[in-house]
Amino acid sequence: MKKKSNGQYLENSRRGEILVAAAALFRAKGYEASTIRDITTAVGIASGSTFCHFRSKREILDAVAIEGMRHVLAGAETVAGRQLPPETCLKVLIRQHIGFLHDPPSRDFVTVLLYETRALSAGAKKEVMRLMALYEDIWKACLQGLVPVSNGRLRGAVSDSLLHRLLFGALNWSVHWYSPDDDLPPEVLAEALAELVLPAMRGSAESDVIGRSAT
Amino acid sequence: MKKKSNGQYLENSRRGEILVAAAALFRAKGYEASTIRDITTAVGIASGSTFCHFRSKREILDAVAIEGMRHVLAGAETVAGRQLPPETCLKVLIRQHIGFLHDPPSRDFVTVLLYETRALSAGAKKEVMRLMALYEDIWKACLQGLVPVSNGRLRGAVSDSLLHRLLFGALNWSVHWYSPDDDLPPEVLAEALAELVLPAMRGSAESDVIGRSAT
DNA sequence: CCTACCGATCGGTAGG
DNA sequence: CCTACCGATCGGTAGG
Repeated sequence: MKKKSNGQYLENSRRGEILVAAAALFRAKGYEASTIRDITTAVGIASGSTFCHFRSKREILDAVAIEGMRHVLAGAETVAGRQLPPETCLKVLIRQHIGFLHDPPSRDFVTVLLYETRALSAGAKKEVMRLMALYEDIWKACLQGLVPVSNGRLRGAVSDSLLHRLLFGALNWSVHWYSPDDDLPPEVLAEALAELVLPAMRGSAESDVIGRSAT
Repeated sequence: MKKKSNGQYLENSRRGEILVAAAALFRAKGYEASTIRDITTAVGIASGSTFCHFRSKREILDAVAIEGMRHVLAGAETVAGRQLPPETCLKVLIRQHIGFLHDPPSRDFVTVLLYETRALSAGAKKEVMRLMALYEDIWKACLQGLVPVSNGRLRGAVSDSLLHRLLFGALNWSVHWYSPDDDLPPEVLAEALAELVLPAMRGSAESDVIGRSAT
């Protein structure tokens, strides 16, 4: 409950206010191009006051990314707990992911965590990757449910792992073009993406499995 | 001919050497985090010498992005000129795009142009967008050919414009996970992506068209 | 194309 | 949490 309503409980603390302002700036201008002074001006405090709450600028980025990823994972775990039929599950996960990417305040946190991973500290990167792997597991479980017989193999050529990556890319790229206000509604975008994927897995899995890298 | 062999003719001039080194650094560390001194150290000249060839750091980024986008467009125009049947055309475009993203030296230029658009000057951004629209036109022509009757509408719900965006995202996101050396071969990745898309458009277009934003 | 250098701005600190 | 400040580094320039 605390983790889900990200923006609200964050804004109750000064630390949270800084995170919210930083996430918005990092999303708009990028981490490197955003300065401590940008952030503190947005919050309304002196620049030096930042370091009562964070040891460095990087630590703010780390917190934004981890907080964002926790929010995403919590949402997906809720969906997984509902035990939906696979097709519905996929549509709901897609719809939810679009919301994470485009609805404030999560979009600031999620866009930053997706596009500023490079700048994270080693520790934070590891933690974000760990949470992201759990998120991916939920998607893969759902995708595997679409073709029950498939143990990791989907229609013809595409493994569930590869399919997840392609879907993830199609979704995450939408931050570069999609605007919920004057574009098609999120539900419709989600539906379109599901319609693209589902027909591809209704055939029988005849050929060899492609895309399962030896791990 | 001059434009196609990007890396080679670029490296014949000092200006070209700077562009190649800058593209590699911008890709690895990001534009903001890369310094003039990083670039000139890589080239082997003094930092001030940069400004014999470029008026500013931003102008280097502009040149990298425009050069990269010209290369991409030239490649796609060659494919379009071959008048391939639609399915083959799609597969070739996908395969070629993967090459742009992952084969040196174009990958440095292309990754930068995709992920540092924000930092471009207004003029360069406009030019890159213009070229990108031409690139998109080639894809859309190919996609429309897949369902000849479809005038802009594909299977069920997805417009060719939306489908292009989703495909583009699935491809471009691969820079975050794909490694041509120890992952599946590029041909196989291209094949998998084509197999994902093609089944979705073999059905008849029965329902309304979704994703055609009013322009 | 180099040497020598500058003004601005950055992340971060000391002391209260 | 603020004031006052610092050392480092940045993009860029002057003069040759």
